[in-house]
Amino acid sequence: MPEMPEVETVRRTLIPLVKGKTIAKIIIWYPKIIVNDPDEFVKKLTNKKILKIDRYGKYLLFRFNDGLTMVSHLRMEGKYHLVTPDQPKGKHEHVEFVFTDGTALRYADVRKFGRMHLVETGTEKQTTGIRHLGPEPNTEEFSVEYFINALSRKKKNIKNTLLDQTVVCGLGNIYVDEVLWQSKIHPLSSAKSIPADKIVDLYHNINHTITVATKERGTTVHTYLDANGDIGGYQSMLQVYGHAGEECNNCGTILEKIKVNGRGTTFCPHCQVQYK
DNA sequence: CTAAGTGTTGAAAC
DNA sequence: AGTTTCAACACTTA
Repeated sequence: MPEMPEVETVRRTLIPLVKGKTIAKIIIWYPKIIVNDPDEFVKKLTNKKILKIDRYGKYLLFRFNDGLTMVSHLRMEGKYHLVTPDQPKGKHEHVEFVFTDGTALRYADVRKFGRMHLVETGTEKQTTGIRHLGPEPNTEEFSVEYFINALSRKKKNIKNTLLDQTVVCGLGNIYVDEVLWQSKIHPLSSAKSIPADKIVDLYHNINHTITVATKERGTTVHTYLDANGDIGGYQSMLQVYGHAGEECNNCGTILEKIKVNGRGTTFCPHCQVQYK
């Protein structure tokens, strides 16, 4: 589900719902969501106040007083929403943070892949997952020189390379298919064989697509919703993802769908050049 | 009944 | 020894 634009939208919609609130009680219905010992997790966060919410890549960072940070990853289908604690527990709700003001934040996740990890603020970049993340799009660290250099060392295909969060973080299956179509690069192209000028195109398309998709509040194609329960807007702008069997908006050729390293991949066999 | 689905990870394989 | 691949995670929907 959520790739960087969706996670950023969740962050923005979550802030007005929970910022400044103090946790009175935590109920964990499905303990595997919690990376820490659940008892310790509850004990440490009880009576703590949410100061702000940051984000790195697809990770949400809930900042609490007393030097605590809760690292939260939604994986495929994780969602946060505000309730009153008397509302009956939904089938797929796994964790509840009850606040002292009488509201509660619930975490729902049909596939139970999401994780919450409580760490000391400042050490979050050493946690599994965040430790090896590459730069985010639209940052100084993600320079075109860096990107050309990084791709030149990769022996795998470009689709898999862009999904590799250690190269650039924040892209997922939807936006990778979109930026490769925009850049006219075949998903099975060898990353290191793509000419530099095409990598520059790809670089700009990554930055631009993340910017526009974030402005549109993300993409809802399966079940993604923000913290208010609202859908995104970028799905209407998708050119290839979910459009297999339809005509390419650039050349009219029928878009094909294949598997690339286990992930469904839609592309135009005419426009998108395969570099070997 | 089978396959596919927005993501990551640890271990196996290269 | 670093890099790449792949099954596994858990559940719903087509």
